[in-house]
Amino acid sequence: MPAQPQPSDTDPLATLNPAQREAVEYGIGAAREAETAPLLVIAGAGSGKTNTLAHRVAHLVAHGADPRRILMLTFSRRAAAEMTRRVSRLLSRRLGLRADAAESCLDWAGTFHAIGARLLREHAERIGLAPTFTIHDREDSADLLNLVRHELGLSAKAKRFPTKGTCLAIYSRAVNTTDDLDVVLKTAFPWCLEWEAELKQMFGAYVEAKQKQAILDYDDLLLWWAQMMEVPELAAEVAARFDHVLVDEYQDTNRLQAAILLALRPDGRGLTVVGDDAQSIYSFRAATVRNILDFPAQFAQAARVVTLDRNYRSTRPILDAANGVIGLAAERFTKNLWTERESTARPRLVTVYDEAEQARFVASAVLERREAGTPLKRQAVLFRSSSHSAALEVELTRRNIPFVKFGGLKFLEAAHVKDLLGVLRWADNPRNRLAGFRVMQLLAGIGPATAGKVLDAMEASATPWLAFDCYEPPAAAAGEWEALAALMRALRGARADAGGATTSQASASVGAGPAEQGVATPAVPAGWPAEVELIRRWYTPFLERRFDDALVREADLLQLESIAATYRSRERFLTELTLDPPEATSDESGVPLRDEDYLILSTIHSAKGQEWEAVSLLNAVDGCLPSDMATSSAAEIEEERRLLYVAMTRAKDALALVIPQRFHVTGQTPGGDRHVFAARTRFIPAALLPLFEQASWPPPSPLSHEAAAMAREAAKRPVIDLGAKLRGRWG
DNA sequence: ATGGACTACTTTTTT
DNA sequence: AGTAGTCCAT
Repeated sequence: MPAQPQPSDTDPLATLNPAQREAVEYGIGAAREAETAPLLVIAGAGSGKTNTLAHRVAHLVAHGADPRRILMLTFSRRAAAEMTRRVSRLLSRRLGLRADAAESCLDWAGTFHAIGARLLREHAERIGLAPTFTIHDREDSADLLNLVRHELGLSAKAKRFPTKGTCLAIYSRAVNTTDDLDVVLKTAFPWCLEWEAELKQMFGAYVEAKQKQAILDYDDLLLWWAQMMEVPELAAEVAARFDHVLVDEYQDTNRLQAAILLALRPDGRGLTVVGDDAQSIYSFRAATVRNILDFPAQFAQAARVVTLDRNYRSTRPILDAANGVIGLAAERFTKNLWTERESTARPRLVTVYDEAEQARFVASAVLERREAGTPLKRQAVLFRSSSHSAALEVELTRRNIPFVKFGGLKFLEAAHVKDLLGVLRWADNPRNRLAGFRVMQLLAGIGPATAGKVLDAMEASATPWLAFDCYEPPAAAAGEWEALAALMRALRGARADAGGATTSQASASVGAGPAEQGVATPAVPAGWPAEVELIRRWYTPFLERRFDDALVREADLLQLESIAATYRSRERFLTELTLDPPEATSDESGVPLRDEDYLILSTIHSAKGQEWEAVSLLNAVDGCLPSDMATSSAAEIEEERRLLYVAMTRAKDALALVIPQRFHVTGQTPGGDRHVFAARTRFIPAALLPLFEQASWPPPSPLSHEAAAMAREAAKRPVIDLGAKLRGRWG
């Protein structure tokens, strides 16, 4: 790796302001070798944070650091990709490397979870972990937890037990805060306190089950990593792999992650963290602002703190409004941002009648702006919760406006996709009970009891697949069972415990589906990625049986197949897919969208770190923002306030907050769906209104003026209570 | 033991 | 709208 900084009349850091330059150069180069304390960069929204971090990495490399020994940890996959892209661009510019070469030597850039998974795989044998461990996503984890619960007999209770999702949330929080269960229950799940003993027992069994089946869930990736770092010998080994550690979005890390970092760089040397306490929005995932606040004092040499408070993104009126909102926060540590981008356009507060109008308004505004020269891609629509965009999605589809949605339900969480992956995972790891359980129950005549029995037999055997083959299925399931058995033989052919079947023509005998194939065919491994097609063909009849919309789902499976083909092996596919799934629901990996223009829809959480020329925020209404599920404690409300701040600071030139007056709530309350009248979010009280331009949509026209007058007249007349009359009939 | 019909209840945000 | 539970016919 050439390490000469280019002799330049063009200073590579010329574009940076003094604070950014300070953050980039700190501790680098002969003149600054004495600066060995860790570095904390407090970087406000739009202050060029990613750019600064990228420059710092490039600067390190330009001064001789080995890029393969630089660890870059980010919070989200998106941020990781963006960081890699920017650094490699800078590297290729400064060092004349080819961009793809630069990118490929930055191989330790990723999310905490992805890096953790990789380190754990590499050190697996040392810590008594099967290197082929499976990674469970949230749904898998919840399902396994549920399975464990039933096995413990915790289902039949007089009072209702928390749902699997809640149980997992409790468990996850306990792991990530490193708090005891009773503390977690008291602080975050008070309504589950009565189940403490049962939960404890269940979590114990869950942990045991995971270990037996060689399964790690998301939290385990951090937990095992942190545990590994507590063993001095292993910690030293891992720490010695890296010369520099840089962490982005530090305000969103939790205690476990902070512990990992400290163990990686105990004296803080070579450690850089970047964050902004005003943008901390992940405390529900046990992130704690304390991490960033306590960072400087954590080390023998107190960290150097550099603050970036010049905003390059937003116009002044947008920034003023955002500052106004965050200015009302109960507690704050960073200064207000400032900018030199003048404009006369204040952010808009647009009142519309209901959510349908909101959708129409946003669609029209988006199109208007495109006419005026802003492509769809540079515009975004943000919302608090994934479901808020439903009406808009319908409207956009109706008007043929292409969009990509981030956040919310993932492709991989759909039942049919899980079914197919279950087969693959089971073939890969016969001890994975959850996968086997799921797959076997697809067959008619096989329910939880039979599936459990088979799995028990497999577990007890040294050669699980042999035990599987020897199983006598109930008569009702015989035909489908044989097809499944043939499929599994074809899939596991290559594995050590398969008994070495090596003759020809595997696939043909399996594709026929349930109730057909009766003959055990000696199978050759189908190979990758052909085996995915094999599974899909086997699965199709079940798909038709299980779902009404089988056609749509079949398309998903075909897509999964083409995604699979982009991975080198089944193993890599399975291990990487959970941590790095296809991002959006209307999915980008399906290439056709790539070059097209499309609008971005995103949850606020997923929008973090991004920016667009024009941003619309849906449902800027109390009950949505703050979400009425997050108003039980002051801390939660404060986090919702920061969420609004994050949303507003995504906008460069134009910002509109939409307020539907009538708002539709689904389900939940007794009486089912209903409409409620909504009020402007409490985070924009009257005192802040001068910072916004208020409008309503559609703009009042003379005609609707008349209509409004009629409505007012109507409202004056007394209400005739027909309901009372009807009730009277029975009273 | 399975699977279908029926009822009661439910919390959002992401790796 | 989706999950978890019960009850019942097969």
